[in-house]
Amino acid sequence: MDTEWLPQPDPAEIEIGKVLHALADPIRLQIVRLLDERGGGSCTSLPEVPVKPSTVSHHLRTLREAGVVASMVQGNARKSVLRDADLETRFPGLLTAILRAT
Amino acid sequence: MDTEWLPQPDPAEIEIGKVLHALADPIRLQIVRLLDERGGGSCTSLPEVPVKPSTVSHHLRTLREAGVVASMVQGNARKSVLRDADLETRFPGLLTAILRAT
DNA sequence: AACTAGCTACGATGATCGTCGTAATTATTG
DNA sequence: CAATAATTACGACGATCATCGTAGCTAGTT
Repeated sequence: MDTEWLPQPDPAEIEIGKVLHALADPIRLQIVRLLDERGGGSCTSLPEVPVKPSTVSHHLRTLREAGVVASMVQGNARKSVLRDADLETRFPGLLTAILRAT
Repeated sequence: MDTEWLPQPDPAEIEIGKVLHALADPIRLQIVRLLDERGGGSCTSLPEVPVKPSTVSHHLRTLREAGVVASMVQGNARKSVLRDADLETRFPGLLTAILRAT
């Protein structure tokens, strides 16, 4: 199946500043909520996001480089998932508080 | 003493998006940490912040409009304090998680 | 091999924003 | 009243960034 992961920061190297910057954009926050609800997603599997797939790809990259999501490659399909466990370890309560907000 | 408060959003109207945007800037995050440590501050009482007082004023305004800080006027002196209680009510655990981060 | 689908890298553009200097305001002090 | 200190409003500039279109890549399919 040749599943590989795109490069991402180690849990200990996730920086609060980069995480906050990544979550500060409303589109990225919406993407994070959708990934949380559905357990993952990709550029073309989030049609309610009001930007083009190339822009979604850019946002997923930003989220991945910040340590918020992890992206796996399976053949020609990709899937991004929230790194909720890593974030909970690194910044306890942070992601929960944000996702719980109205 | 004629203490008055500058306009600020009600606790129920604080938006997570604006709070995250306000905290995403590294200078503003530093200001928030200093206000937390010292219980308050003003434009000229935060010399370790590497920007000019006029810029600190701008950041304090951004933080106040987002609902992160409250600013009081006493004569010619002003003092801004963290709205930690309001934030804890509105987004439980959020500020604590951020301030606890290394 | 050719073709299709999914995704991204790249370049460009327009908007937002962080920063600063200056001027103006306000209140306290001499 | 004059002077000083604290703070902000304003205008301007430079940088960052969100967005898009297109081209190119990879893997699976026919």
